[in-house]
Amino acid sequence: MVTLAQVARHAGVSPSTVSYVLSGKRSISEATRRRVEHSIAELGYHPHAGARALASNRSNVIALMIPLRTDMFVPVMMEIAISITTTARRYAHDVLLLTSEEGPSAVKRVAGSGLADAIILMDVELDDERIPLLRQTGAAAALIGLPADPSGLSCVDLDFEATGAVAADHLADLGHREVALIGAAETVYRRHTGFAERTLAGFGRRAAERGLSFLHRPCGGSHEATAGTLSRILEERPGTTGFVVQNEAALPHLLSLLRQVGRAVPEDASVVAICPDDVALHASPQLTSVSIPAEEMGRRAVELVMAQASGEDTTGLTLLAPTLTVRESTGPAPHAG
Amino acid sequence: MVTLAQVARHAGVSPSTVSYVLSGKRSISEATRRRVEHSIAELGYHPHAGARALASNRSNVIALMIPLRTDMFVPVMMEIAISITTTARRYAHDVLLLTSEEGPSAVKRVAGSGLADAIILMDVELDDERIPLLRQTGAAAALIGLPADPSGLSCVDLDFEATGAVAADHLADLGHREVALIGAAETVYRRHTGFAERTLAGFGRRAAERGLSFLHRPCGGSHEATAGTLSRILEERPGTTGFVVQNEAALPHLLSLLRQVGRAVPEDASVVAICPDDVALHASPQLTSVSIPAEEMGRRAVELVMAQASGEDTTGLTLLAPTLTVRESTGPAPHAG
DNA sequence: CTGAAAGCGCTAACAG
DNA sequence: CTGTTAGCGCTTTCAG
Repeated sequence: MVTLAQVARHAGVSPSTVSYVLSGKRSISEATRRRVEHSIAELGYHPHAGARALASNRSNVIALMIPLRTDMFVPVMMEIAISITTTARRYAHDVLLLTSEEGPSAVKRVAGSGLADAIILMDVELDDERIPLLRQTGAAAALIGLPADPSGLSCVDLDFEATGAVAADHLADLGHREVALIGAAETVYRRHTGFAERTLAGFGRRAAERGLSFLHRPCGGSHEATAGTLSRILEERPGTTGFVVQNEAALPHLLSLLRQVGRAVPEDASVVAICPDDVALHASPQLTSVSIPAEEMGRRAVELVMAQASGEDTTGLTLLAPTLTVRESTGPAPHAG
Repeated sequence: MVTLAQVARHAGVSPSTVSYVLSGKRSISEATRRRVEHSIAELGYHPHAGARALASNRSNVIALMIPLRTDMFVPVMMEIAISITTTARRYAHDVLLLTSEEGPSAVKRVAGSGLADAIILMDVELDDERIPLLRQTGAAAALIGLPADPSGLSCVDLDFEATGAVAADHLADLGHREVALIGAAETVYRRHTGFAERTLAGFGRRAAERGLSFLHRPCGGSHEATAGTLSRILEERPGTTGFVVQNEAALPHLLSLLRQVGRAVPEDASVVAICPDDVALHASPQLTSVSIPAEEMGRRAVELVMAQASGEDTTGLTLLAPTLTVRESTGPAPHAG
């Protein structure tokens, strides 16, 4: 193992000088810096992470807690995790992966052992067990998702109200007058509160502003549930031509059901999905959708904890603006027959 | 921060005694141990990871390098990563997540900085850039997947030869006489060598042993490519009733194409997929498949590096036995018309 | 069975 | 602009 002391000897300077060349915490003459950097390269020196953490009281590690239960769409989780890792590297940090299998106590372990300087929680639940521990340890932290009580916490999430509004706008712009929001399953409403309700609120308000008449129906993920939901909507409002769907599982069923009942997409009915781009692209027809900005969520979370490290107060919600991508599943409203 | 010294004072023993209670490296009287453990609990002590790493020269961390390019099926990658993390915890280790974005030099950085005691590489390529560095640093390591030259390395992978054989056996048992292997795309054959060829070898040998006549065709993932492949197979061998498919992307297309040409699955044609269970379960009909044993791959990889840590030589291939799950896509061969 | 004490490699005052 | 040095908290000889 090459040590800093060896580098110092090789370069003919003191250990502290090498340390300062590395950290940039004081000015070094050009000549000295070059000599040191040369020695570092020649010896293949890498600072010992543990020693550094011990002396500086900072580990340069961010802990990332992912849920075991994998009901968030897995590729999205993965994309967030990758985004967090690559962003962390830009701040010279590494990422420690924790699963919730260890339980909420992992928060205490990581905070208490100096393993990580900050914690990012993914897939935060309404009433997340980890949050009290987080508050108690006072660790730097960012949450992806919104808990019931986000006071004093730094949270990142998609702006679901704006998402609902954007979807309503798109359908209104295309001339649709009667629209329906096919929502998440009941179970999702219970656990993950907030996101479904927020979408509905934004959708409802904008639909009203644009003079649309609209319906909202929660929906299970199975074929049967989707069929039931759709037929009830069409019975109640046969003139419905625009659908907003916030339910990945129901999406393929809905598409085949619409075809089955003779409503071609997008000629007779338009569908706006709220889902990851993957899903939208793999459906047929490809879906006009508001995507989940996974990359940005991960990046923002890292930026939040890094800002905290430099003393900033980042408390509050970071709500990301939705972007709607027009694909093949939406088109002008059919002329009233 | 609670330190070991504070625990020692609180318990009325020396620091070394506390250390030995923690490590179990020498015998401690029952009374002392109890006092120390009580103090630890009461003070909420957690050993400082960096200090421990510095003093012991072991970080208790395993580095996991995942590919950025995400052509392995993402949920499988995720499942492996989770399996690695939970298994690591059983050995009191944590997992550091590295993406290949940093490049192969991440191997050097991690090995050189004492950040991790061992490295697990996922989605290893035939001629992986990281492998020379791994050999050079001599770090403890395990690979998931097989490189071209695995000599001196510890590798874990599904036994694809046995996989091919199992698939052939299943079709033979059901009375099929003419079968076809629809393989991966050409590009996959190039990069990921080994796995496709190994499947083919196993399939071909067993098919021959069982007296089946068989065909092998690589296949792109698009609808068009799949259609072309299928029609050429049926032209050349109209009597083909059994298909083995090692190509996730082609799977849905193949199923709808078979329906289209009037071959009902499983009445007229049987399909065995080689794919993650997810994919098999979401197809309709649900697919008889040989699954990718993600959980076991992750677990084995951790076990390999932990064994290396205790001085064992684990060099060699760990090939996991395939398991075939019968679902709805295979059935008895139709009687010859 | 238990203590005392010497570092592990680095950072950050404190000096100059 | 550079050097000296006292720890950071833990492990592990060496003594007893």
